[in-house]
Amino acid sequence: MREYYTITELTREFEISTRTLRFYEDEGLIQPVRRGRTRLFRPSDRHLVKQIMRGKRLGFSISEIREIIQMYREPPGEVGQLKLMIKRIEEKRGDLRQKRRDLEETLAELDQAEESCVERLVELGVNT
Amino acid sequence: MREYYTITELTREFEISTRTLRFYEDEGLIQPVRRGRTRLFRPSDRHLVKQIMRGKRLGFSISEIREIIQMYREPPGEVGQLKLMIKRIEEKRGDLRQKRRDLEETLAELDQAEESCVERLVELGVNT
DNA sequence: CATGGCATTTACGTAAAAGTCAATTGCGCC
DNA sequence: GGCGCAATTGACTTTTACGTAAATGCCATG
Repeated sequence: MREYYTITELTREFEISTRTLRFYEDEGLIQPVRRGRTRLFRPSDRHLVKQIMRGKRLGFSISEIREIIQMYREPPGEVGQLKLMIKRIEEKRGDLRQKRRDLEETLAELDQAEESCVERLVELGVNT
Repeated sequence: MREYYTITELTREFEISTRTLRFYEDEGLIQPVRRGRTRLFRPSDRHLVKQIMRGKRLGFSISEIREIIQMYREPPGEVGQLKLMIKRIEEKRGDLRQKRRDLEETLAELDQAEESCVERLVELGVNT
């Protein structure tokens, strides 16, 4: 496991710009350490970026991603906070389960669409 | 099955604004018929809206949704077009499978996070 | 027939999530 | 110590997906 990654290493790995990484820092999603003014990304920062990209692909907004990231952190010490956290996690899971249903339905419809196309090709006498 | 739906019926059903439905029409996603100037939404239009909302929840942009919707339509008659269509469908399915992986990973991490919270509650002697 | 309630069009506004550009600044190296 | 390159900051711009306001049409109801 590497000690640190530079900003450009991460931009290459995740195919995003430096602007984007700095934007995520401004938004409080990541807090790379500094040597002088230069950002140094630890493995944990890199992992956060991975989680952010996942969230993006799933259509979550920055603030939703921020919420999710907070859920991955150490559980709070106070009972009320803990219960609230659990409630929030449950809500997000509800979100995700809805997305899963949407996903399966869409995949099923695309399967159907593809089959229609293939059938049509067969009708036209094309060797598949 | 109803003949027609009014715009407000659909806004209530899908919890979106009239502005949004008109916007989708401008974008060519739906083409409700007219009585005078008033839009009448057929069951097929309603189904399209349902598919649009699904796409939105999955984080697809309007133009991606437009592409997906075109895939649901009648397969084209020409062989080249058909093959192209099949290729595009395959690409979208790749997208969706990636999203599914992202989804499962996120769900797994949320499960973990919730368990940590529950454990913490037990440590604190709270009856769950 | 005027009032209320939807509906429509046109036009401008806006928030989120970056992209782009310019002007530095620091660092490794010869 | 000068060069070149990567990194930084800050300001401005852009795109997407609608929101909002203003002016007006259409029609049923009292």
